Amino acid sequence: MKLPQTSKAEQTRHLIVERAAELFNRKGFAGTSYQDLMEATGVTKGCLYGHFGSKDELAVAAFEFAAQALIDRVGDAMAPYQKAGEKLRALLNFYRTYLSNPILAGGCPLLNTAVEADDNHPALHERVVKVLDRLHKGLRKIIALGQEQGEFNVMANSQQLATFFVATVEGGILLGKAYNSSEPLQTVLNQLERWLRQELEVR
Amino acid sequence: MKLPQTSKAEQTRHLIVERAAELFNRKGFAGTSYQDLMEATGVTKGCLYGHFGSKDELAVAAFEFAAQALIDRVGDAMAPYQKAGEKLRALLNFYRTYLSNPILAGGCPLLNTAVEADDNHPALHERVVKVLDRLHKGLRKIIALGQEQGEFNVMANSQQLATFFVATVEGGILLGKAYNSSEPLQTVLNQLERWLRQELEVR
DNA sequence: GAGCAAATATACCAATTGGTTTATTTCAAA
DNA sequence: TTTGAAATAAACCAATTGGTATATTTGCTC
Repeated sequence: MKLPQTSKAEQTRHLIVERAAELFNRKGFAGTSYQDLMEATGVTKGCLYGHFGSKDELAVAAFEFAAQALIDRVGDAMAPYQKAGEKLRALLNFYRTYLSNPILAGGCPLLNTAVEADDNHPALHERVVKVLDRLHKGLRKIIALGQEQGEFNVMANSQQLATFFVATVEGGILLGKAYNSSEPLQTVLNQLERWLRQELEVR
Repeated sequence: MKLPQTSKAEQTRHLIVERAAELFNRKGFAGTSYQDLMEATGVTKGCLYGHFGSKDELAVAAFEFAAQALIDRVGDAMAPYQKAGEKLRALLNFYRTYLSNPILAGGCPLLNTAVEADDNHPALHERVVKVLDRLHKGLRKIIALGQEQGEFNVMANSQQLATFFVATVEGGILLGKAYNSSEPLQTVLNQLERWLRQELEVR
């Protein structure tokens, strides 16, 4: 089985992953059937199994795609800025448009997958934790950077602030999704911003 | 069909709801089969359908049971206290033991059900919103009470603080579940408490 | 552009799904 | 204690599930 590095088959595979990511994100792992996947991709079951050995395998690939998309977009949002405070503000602003401009239909893949995976799907769960870690670590590093550069209060606990950030944002997304409104998320982000400002402010 | 108000059949129905609530909470709606339900309840399919006309109907009853259990326990936690500040602290403490002393196996039914329901299950989604509203309203009322009694800063926005509270707590629960540790939730609750203290403090 | 492997489609499978029908048991009122 | 209805169990159903085996088509390499 030679691997033609970038052609028809690869395109098909990519299309499958893309569409599957959206389906799994909307309907969940258990709620998505191969029938759904065939309809969404326009490809037959044989083709799906040709690319991925099982539903689990496909779900993992789909989640990793979604997670990478999230990470990329977060990165893009912060890239233009140098100072830690600016990066943090850019991140908050990224999430301000999260619901109206979603990365993937069905809400936050991290939130959705975490909820379904942690009791049922070890492979997915492991990936979710990895992505959460990556997000958390990224935040910690930005805060640490700000502290090193004298922009942030060195007394602030970057570890705890990063945890609070992630929890707050995911909770806000949950409420936004539940109420089908961007308002709760805005409310949450505004308060989070004030909290960060106060905790990170050099006194 | 006469309704014997409190006997064998009622007991069976209650058992079914109880066990179903746990199952749905752990495995989700789509992930729970009648086979699972039969095994968990020790009751046959005919009996399950005798009490609930469909899986949807059973899932709604199960969620309402879980939600009521949550509301009851939150109420119990705050009941001993009179002052708003004490009630709020009791609520925070209730959530501090949430993961080690869960209301239902599988995490927070509000979080779990919200995530699965909002794209797929209108009946459940509607109930989730109702419970979120109830929680939110309860918080608002406590804050308003504290303000009326001169305990809290009257400038604080009870609506927004309540939203922040719910989002933060649910996000903390999510992280706790993902990391299989109570630490993230503690970290989140500590910061939430400080935020509330500061916002509600009479200046 | 021929040929063949890789990719995709088709057809099939047993198991399980949510749900129904029918039989049997149980319970509670008389 | 009898009895009839309510509750539960058992047997059954078509449809769908995840997955496989096989046929067909496609597209890359020479």
